[in-house]
Amino acid sequence: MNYWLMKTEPNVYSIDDLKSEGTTHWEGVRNYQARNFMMKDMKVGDRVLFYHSNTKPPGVVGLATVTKLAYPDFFAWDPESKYFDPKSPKDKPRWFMVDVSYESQFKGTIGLDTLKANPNLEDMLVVQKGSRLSVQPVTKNQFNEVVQMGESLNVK
DNA sequence: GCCAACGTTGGC
DNA sequence: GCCAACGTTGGC
Repeated sequence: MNYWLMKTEPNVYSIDDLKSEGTTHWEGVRNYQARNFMMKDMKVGDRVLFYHSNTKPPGVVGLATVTKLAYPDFFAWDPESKYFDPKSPKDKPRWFMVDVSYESQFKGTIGLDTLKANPNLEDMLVVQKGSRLSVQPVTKNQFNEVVQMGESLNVK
């Protein structure tokens, strides 16, 4: 099983949206590195740290699970969609997405500053300077560490 | 809203 | 294939 961190802007799609919806397509990834992680390494059952970016404070807000293997991102075929990309035709799709399902929500946000302050997470991609990948791998240890931090939030 | 960091595009 | 110009991400 693999572990991931997936970024989303909460004003576009938040953990609350996922909570009420249950499962969503993870559409709109338009970065090859992120796409390749989804296509090559993501498996059903993989665990996901759900991360809110471009908000105050940015950070991990809950957990999710991968529930469908990568398949073509059909939003790229819809001229009305903001994810429309004519370079990703139906017969030769360039962009892919997975399905992600709600697992749990923390009582608060584990802020990026809190992640950075934890020496156990110093190698985590998201705390590195200039890390813009919207889909990134995390190690099992990093994942468990963040889950623990989330649980300690719940106790407070 | 700014801007640094990073990715992509396209002319040559 | 280089690299300047441009676009995007995302913390601050």
